[in-house]
Amino acid sequence: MGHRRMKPVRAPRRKPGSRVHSELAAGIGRRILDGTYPPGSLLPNEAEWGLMFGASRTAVREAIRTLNGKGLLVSRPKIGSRVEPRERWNLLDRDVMAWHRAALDERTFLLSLQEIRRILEPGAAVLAAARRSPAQLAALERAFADMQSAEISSEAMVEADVRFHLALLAAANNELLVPFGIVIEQALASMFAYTTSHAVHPEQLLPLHAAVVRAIASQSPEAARKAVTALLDDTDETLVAAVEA
Amino acid sequence: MGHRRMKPVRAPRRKPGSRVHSELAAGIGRRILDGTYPPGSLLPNEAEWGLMFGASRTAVREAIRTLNGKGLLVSRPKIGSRVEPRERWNLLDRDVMAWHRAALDERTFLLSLQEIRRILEPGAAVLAAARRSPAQLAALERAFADMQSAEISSEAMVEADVRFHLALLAAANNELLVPFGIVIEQALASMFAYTTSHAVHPEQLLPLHAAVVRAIASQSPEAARKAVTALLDDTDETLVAAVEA
DNA sequence: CGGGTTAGTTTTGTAGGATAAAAGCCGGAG
DNA sequence: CTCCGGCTTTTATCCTACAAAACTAACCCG
Repeated sequence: MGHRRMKPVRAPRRKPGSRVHSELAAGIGRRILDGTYPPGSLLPNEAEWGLMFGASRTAVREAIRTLNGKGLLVSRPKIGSRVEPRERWNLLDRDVMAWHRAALDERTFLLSLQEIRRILEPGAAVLAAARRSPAQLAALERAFADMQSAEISSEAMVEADVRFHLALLAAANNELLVPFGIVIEQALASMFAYTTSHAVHPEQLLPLHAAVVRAIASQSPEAARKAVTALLDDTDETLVAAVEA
Repeated sequence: MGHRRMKPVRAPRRKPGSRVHSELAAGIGRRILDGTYPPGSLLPNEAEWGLMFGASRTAVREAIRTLNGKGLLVSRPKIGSRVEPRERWNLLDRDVMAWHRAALDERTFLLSLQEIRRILEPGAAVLAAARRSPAQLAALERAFADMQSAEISSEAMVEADVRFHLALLAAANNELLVPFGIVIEQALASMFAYTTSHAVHPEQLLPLHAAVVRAIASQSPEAARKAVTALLDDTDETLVAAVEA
């Protein structure tokens, strides 16, 4: 048969973040996250934003609607848009977290993140060992295999590593664990690009992951907990070294 | 003293959820969460939604912008709005979670939630015992005092209880733990309204909380972990009983 | 003089229309 | 058969107008 033509792949396809309302949402969002407009304060009105960004009121309104949905603002007629108290912000939202990190100390953030992993992942491993389905185990093994075949500290390695940890959380069969994990691993992925080349014991990465796979495969909760903890200890070392550098 | 007239208190002040675009966002959001429009499927276009809900295209667009920000959709010219794969949904978002729960089995959800607490809170207690500031301890004690003075299974009790657990997480001094906790406790609060009257050991509620306060006050990480675990064991009992009923 | 009501004003909310830009579709030229 | 250009659908942006909310202040009336 003829080699049916692949998709054109004229891949420029700039991401949907380049839209005017997205720019506005990001611009306003960042100003809130960095404290330019603190909680309780009143934002410029829609017309003023329009002038500032050279955009129409419609675009401004759509941006504000986005921020509204993320819990950063509430708007009321005649009052305007007021910044919500911090505890109502959806800090776990992808965009909000990105704006937050842009305005924040990187090291503190990463250490906080790793601390959460140390709490969450061993517990998830225990559940996963007890409850993983064969398909979930297969997904974990697949991620591990991809790590084995990827070059050290390549992008493919980071991707497979993230997928590995997500597969672990998914195997715990807890509906809420996966969303939590997505938040964490996504944030970690963006920083691995930074620290992946600084691994203290790069040769131990695969054996440590292999131990996790074995424990989950043999359905041994305690072994799984220990294997994941060892893995996190190693990541800790790398992180601490990277942060101090 | 003259009873100075209180604020007019014409308190109807219906929440901002009653706006047209919010109704639309909820209507469309629910249809996505309940599977009417599964991931990958194409939604009706903006004009059609407008007809369905009797709203203008402007309102529809603002609703879609909200859902866009929550990761449920992506929109492209000429294509329309396509439902994103589930792993991109912000399931930890207040609204998304509400729409989700409306379409979901309540029991599974609550058990998942409690399982997460069992993983997260003991770890947080350890950190809190080691790092809590005097002010954070004071906040914890205040919440506990409010629990003591509240009537059993009253609304005030639930509120103080939630505040207690959030104070505990805040005392861990981890930036990310608080957002996680807010998600969890908020969801729990809405269900406590259901189960608060079914407490198996209502008389143990205060002593169990008191033990946590003591451990955090004396900065004993292991004692804190044990106290929180005991507290969660008790909640488990109540939950299991409520679910089976 | 006091108190409540009403008119006015500002800002968001909703509506509706007009263009622009994206991207798939199809037909025609070579 | 391939590539290119025009057609078409749908979102993206802009604009204008009016409605509704909520604060301000003036005003009426006892």
